[in-house]
Amino acid sequence: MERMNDDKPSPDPAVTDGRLLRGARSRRAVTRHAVDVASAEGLNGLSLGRLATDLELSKSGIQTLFRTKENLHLATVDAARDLFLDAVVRPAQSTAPGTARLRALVENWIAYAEKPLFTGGCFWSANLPDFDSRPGPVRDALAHQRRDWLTLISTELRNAIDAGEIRDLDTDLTAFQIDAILNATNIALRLDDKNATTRARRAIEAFLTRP
Amino acid sequence: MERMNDDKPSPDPAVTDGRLLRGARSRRAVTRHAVDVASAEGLNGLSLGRLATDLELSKSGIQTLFRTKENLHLATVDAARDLFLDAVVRPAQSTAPGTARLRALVENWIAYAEKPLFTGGCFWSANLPDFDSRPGPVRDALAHQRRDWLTLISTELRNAIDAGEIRDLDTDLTAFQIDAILNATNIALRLDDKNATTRARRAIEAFLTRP
DNA sequence: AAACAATACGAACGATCGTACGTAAATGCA
DNA sequence: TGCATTTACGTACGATCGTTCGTATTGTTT
Repeated sequence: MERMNDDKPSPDPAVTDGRLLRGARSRRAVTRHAVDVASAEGLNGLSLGRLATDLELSKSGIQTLFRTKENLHLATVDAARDLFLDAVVRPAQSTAPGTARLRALVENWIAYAEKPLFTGGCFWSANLPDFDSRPGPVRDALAHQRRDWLTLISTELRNAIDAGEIRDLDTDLTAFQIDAILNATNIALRLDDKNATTRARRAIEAFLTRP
Repeated sequence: MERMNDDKPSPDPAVTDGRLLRGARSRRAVTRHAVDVASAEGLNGLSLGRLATDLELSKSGIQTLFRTKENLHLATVDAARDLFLDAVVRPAQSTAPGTARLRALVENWIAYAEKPLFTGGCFWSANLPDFDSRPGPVRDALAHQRRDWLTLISTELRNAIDAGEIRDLDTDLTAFQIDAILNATNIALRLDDKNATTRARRAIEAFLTRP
């Protein structure tokens, strides 16, 4: 049986239009490299010319794709979030809620900062300190992503409490502390601190085991 | 009675030579402002021209004082440490070792990040993420200062343990956690998080009270 | 007194930045 | 088949960057 309103084929132009597809592909290639650069040298270390020479494109070609530098920043921030979700968050969603999922998140995060997914380590540890004093849409986007991350941890902590896996603690406060430990671990890793990961595991594990 | 070897009047030229005194004064004025700029926009946000217009000096005049940009960075890093020691560490040295001094350090630090002493908040929270992936003397200096700060906290924790004020905990691990909380609090303050300071106090106080 | 040292300025350099504009090629739509 | 849209490139503009050089001023030393 056909759909009732088949007068609405409405094929999404973003999926069918070859021009838009090509543009999206190009943008993805640029932002993927931009995330690497920004994780190491900050979003301000990005420049159209720098990206152009790195990717062997023309400076004005890149400018056509993003029009302005702030748009490039925002696109890079979005790309970082997507990659982070793929590498850290989504793989953990297959585990059980509560401490199991929290441990998966932490392990994925440590791997994400240690391997690292981005050449300069954690994208937010590198760029939030840069933009937290700089009002504008970039700061807003980074702050929003941070908020989402903290909420994610807080929610899993609540799941763990409800399941009786851990003691009844302040989920927001603990999420804040776990995030603080992870960020500090990222810096320690960048400074070649050998004990960084084991220290992070020990500190966080203290929250995930009953007293 | 006179000193044995009074053939060594050796007046320090840096104290008596008017030219060097003038230079030191000028350098201090520049670095004081440079710390403010760097705390808000990072050391890379510094530029000779920017500092010159801000302080109504000539660009080449500033360059005469520091010769190279890296020297300016290093001088700024040194100035930040001096101001931090005066504002946070030294006032706490008059309190008793152990938890009392730790609480004084934390309170001074919170005030330092909240008021703030530097317009952009904590200098190291802003610049360590920028330079941790960038080998060179600036990174080394920042890393060394971070190490000193962690050692300071760790030492006071040991004093508190020896005095029986707190339980026997891993001082390095706890110092790492306290520092992590403070850095995260600095970001939260920059993002206008109202609960930042009380949350920091609660989290840290958990380490300073017996279980 | 003359010789030297340190600070300060002005001018100029090559380089890179973000952006604007014109043009060409490819693609979709009428 | 025309016409609009999107991507891509080349060029050029004004601004700012770090650095070099020459010069004047002030202070110290001999």
